[in-house]
Amino acid sequence: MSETGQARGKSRRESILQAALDCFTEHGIEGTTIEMIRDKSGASTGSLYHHFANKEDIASTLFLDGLHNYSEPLLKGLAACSDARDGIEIMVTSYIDWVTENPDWARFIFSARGRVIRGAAAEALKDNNRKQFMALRDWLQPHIEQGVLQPLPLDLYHALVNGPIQDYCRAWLAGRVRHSPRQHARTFANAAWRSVAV
Amino acid sequence: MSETGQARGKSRRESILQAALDCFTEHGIEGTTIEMIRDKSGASTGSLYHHFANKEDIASTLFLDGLHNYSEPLLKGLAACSDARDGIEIMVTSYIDWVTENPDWARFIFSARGRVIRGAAAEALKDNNRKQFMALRDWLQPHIEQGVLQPLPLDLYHALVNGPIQDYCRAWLAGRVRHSPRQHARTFANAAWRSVAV
DNA sequence: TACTGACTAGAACAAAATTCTAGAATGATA
DNA sequence: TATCATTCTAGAATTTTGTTCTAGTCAGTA
Repeated sequence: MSETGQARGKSRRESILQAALDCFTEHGIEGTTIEMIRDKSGASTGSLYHHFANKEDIASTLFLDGLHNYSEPLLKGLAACSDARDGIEIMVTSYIDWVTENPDWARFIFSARGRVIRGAAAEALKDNNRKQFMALRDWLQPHIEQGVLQPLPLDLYHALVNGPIQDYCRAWLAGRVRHSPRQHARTFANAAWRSVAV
Repeated sequence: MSETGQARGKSRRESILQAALDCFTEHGIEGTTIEMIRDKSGASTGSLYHHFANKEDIASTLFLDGLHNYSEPLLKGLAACSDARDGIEIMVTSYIDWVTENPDWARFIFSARGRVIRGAAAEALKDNNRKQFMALRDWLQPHIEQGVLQPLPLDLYHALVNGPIQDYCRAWLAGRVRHSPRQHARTFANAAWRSVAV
């Protein structure tokens, strides 16, 4: 019996993903080799390529998992909220909470975003985007109709509310700013509100 | 005499950069091989490695060139402007102008950002950031002292003013939104102003 | 003309990614 | 418990990609 044979099936897959995430955050995606992931996870080359098609596949799996982990609590929080001002606040804080609680994931997401994604992962990504898009639209609609929020295109809402936090969080994760995004949560929420409220 | 020997010196270097930019925007940085760049530019492997240390070097050269092309007009415009509201407007429009006039470059910058940058390029990048940082600080200071703009940390200014445009432009370049950022320039400028004005 | 240094070509080499083959662990079935 | 199909693992073999090396060519110049 092999020594590492213990970690079979799902757990082996998980260990590969975890090792890959560690390597990616430390050396960047391009900077990590399959060998690094293999050695760090304790898997063999064959095992690795049994679970994933290639390095790209590992990266996009992680990317989608990360996005999903972020958007789930956001959508849940939004669905449970009927006040416009509170909703904007939830969008801001749930983003900031996720980044500050999962800095490794967030760092990875920022670095992986913008890469060309192909195949099944691209479809899954579109799906994820569409789901988030529709949830946001459904939540906004009544507030816009009631004249509480401005009738802007949806993408503009995303830009105005998420844009500033994204930019600041990216800088924070890169170590370029001193204060945690949490300390500015109120500022961001206020700015977002002033941008989109009637 | 060799057939491609015509393109020597500076022009050969330029042709390599142009070919690389084309390949990078089409296939992503990871997706393009040295071979692609070599063939597209008409250079030989040796020539390519004479002008650049490696693929990374080509990418960071393009990255820095792109950043420089963007920040130069911005800083110039800002320096020539004394009104607070106009300055915010310039920040917004000069970003949007650059993206819409240089979509290939912008696409590349977005995809290359977040990658690990090492060595001399990292220093040059820091330098560029520092220069932009200081210019922004010098421009803001008097307006803050006069009580026209809020006394926020500099990074927050960047996030509030640039964040939304960045997010929207990224979506536009990816073909995810219909309207050009230009059509929303006023909205972005207004939102930015409301975010940072006293 | 002969010399210099920047530049180029393409073969040789090294490193990394991916495939392949043989076999071990696991769980279902008789 | 024996056997069988399936999933999974190991590591060697192969392919692809990146980088270096060597022998030059070319343009300018003394």
